Parts: sequence; C-alpha cells; structure tokens
Amino acid sequence: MPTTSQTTTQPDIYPGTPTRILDAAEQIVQARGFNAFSYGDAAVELGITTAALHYHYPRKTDLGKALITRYASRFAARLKVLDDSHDSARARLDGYVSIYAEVLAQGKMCLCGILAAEYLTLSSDMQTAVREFFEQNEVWLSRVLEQGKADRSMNFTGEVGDIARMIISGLEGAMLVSMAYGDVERFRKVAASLTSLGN
Amino acid sequence: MPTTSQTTTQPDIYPGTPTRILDAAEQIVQARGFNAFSYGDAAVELGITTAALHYHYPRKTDLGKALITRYASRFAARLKVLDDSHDSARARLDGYVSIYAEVLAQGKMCLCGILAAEYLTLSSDMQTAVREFFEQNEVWLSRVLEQGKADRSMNFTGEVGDIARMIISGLEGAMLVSMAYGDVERFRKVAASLTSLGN
DNA sequence: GTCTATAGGCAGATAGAC
DNA sequence: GTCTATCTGCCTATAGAC
Repeated sequence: MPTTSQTTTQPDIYPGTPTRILDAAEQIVQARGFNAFSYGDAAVELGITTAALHYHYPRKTDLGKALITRYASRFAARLKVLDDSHDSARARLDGYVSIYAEVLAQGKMCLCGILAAEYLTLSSDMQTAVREFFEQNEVWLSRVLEQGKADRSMNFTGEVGDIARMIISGLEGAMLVSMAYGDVERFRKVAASLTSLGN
Repeated sequence: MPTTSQTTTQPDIYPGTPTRILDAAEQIVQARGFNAFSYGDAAVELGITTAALHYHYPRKTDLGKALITRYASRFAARLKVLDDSHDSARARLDGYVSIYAEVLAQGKMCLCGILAAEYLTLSSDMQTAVREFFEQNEVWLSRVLEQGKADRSMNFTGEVGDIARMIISGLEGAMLVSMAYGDVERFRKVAASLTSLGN
C-alpha cells in the first residue's frame, strides 16, 4: 500500500498530528487527570498552538472520547495477543497483570481508572466509554477464569464474574495507591497477592 | 463545659462556619475530585461569598489539607470504636469494610482515594497527608490480620502487610469502579470476595 | 493545517468597607 | 466575619488570515 493519506486510527512510524495529540494528551491525562489537563499543556508539549488542537478535536470531550476509544482498542489488541498465544489461563492472567504494570511503569494510571475518579464531571459519552472499558475487561477476564476453573489450574471460589470484578478492582486500586508512592514494585506485590488467591 | 468559642476540630450540633465549609467541600470533593471543586461551588452551597471562604481557608491547599486531616482523624476514631468493641478480628474486618460502604452509599468516593488519582497535582503537604492516611490504614489492618492469623479465625497466606495492602487497594479500587455504576451492591460483592479469601 | 488575535467565562485570591 | 469590588491569570473556544 503506497503512502497516501493519514488517519487517526492507524498507529504509524511517522504519526500524523491527530495521533501525536492523542499521545501527548494521554500521557498528561493518565498522570494528572482529565480535569487537570488543558489544551495549553498539550500545545506546549507538541510545539503547536491550541487553535491547531481545536482543529483536530473541536471540544475537549471530543479529545477525551478519542482517548478512551484508542485506549480501549489497544487494550483489546493486547488481550487478543494473550488469547492467540494459547498460553494457559494462569499465564494469560499473569500477562493481564503485566499490561497494568507496564502502564504504571510509565508513571501513568490506567486511563479509565483515573477517569472513573472524575466520572461525575465527564460528558455522558465519555462516561459510557469508560463503563464499556470495564465491561470489556470483565468479559475477557471472566472467560480466562472460567477456563482456569475448568482445567483446574485455578481454584477461586465463587462466581467467575465476581472474581473478575474483584481482580479488576484490585488492580485499579493498586495502581491508584501506587501513584502516591511512585512504586511499581508495590503494585506487583499486591497484584501477586490478588492472583495467588486462586492457587 | 459552658458554651464558649468554636474551633474547627470539634464536630458540633451547631457547627461553626469552618466546619460547615469542610462539610460542603468534602461532599463535593469526594464526589467530583479536588480539581473539579471550586470555592464558588462551596460558596453557593453555603449561601456565602468566596471571600468569606478565603477568610477561613486562605488558599485552596489550606482547605484541602484541613479536609484530609479531619477525614483521617474521623476514620481513626471509627477504627478505635472497632478496637474497643473487642469483637473478633473477622468482625472488625467486616466493620472496616462497612466504613467504606457507608461512604459510597452517600455517593462519595474515599477522600484519599480520589485524591490519590489527582496526586501529582496536589501540594506537597496534601500529598504527605494522603500517604499518611494509607499508612494509618495499613498499620491498623495489619494488626487485625495478625490477630486473625494468631487465633486461626483467618487463613490468608503471605505476610500480613502485603495482605493489608491488597485489601486496602481492593476496597479503594472497588469504590473507584463503583462510582461509574453508582452501585453500592457491586462494591459489597467485591468486598465480600476480597475478605472471604481468608476463610 | 497552522497561525494570530481575541472573545467570554471562571478560577484563585486580595483590598477595604461595614 | 462577611460583604462588594476587583485583579490577574488561565481556560475553552472561535474567527479569519496565510
């Protein structure tokens, strides 16, 4: 495919402005929150003006929505990689934890975790997108737990949906608290305690 | 003690302005976050002007610091009640979970949980106060778990400090996610899964 | 697509009257 | 202690030139 136009959705080696805006905004939002993020912050980071930002994302909620959409689809891609690996349920659960740990290692909170804290201040389409992210995670994780239960490699008690919610909550909370300590190791230990419960 | 002056720290049946300011600010901050909270919000709620607010809490961080201090001391008082009850370790753990559930039932996130999400935007004295809250919780919960381990009413594996952090993270995360669903029952189920692991 | 310029609003904060 | 009035700054957003 010869080089022609550039779209927002495809990650590229030479990303276009929309992608670069999302990259800058994502870093700031996941570190400081959506309400503490301004077009001015991202503009300085990118060396362009806020007017240029508004050309690509007219309102702040447009940018916010795009952030969540991209984040969720990247997350889904990571989950698909885990599925395609045909690893054991246990290994996929560990891989799942590693995704969170990677984000934290970049000094960032989970995007939808930090947005959940600001939930009541978000536009309704952003709110919907945040919930969808959690549901996507719940579905995937439930399936993994179901499989671990079936092949007896896991031994959680209770319904898999409840366990999935517990693990997701635990990981989000561990990231949240770890933000106050800037300590990935702290997160890893909590995550290990959480997942070792199914042994 | 005859009625004389009024201080900020003593909760009262006829609370003075500083207390009423903290009450209004607390509700807003725990529901929407510190960055989404403004003096104007609280002023409208209280029917006074922002200038009056600044008289009692000159800078926003003064108000923030006072919020955390009061929250942490009230929390400590609740923990002391649990200790004085001489209930079993298990019952005190359940009581601990109930404190969180009560907060959530008022449509609020844990104050220090929501502040952790905004941690990097807080003044350093607010940051310190947030960390102290988590450490206070960790110390108390570790002691309860230690006792439950000793009298064999609990059966968590691993070090109590790690389990304490896991439970605190799990509860904070469950509150966080529950904010997006406005669902206390969801929180209670996750909390039950978390604490039943020690059975 | 990006710029300059600017509008309009709201934020945190202060001065001074009462 | 609370008010009115005001300052300064930053925010989101838009108009129009290039």
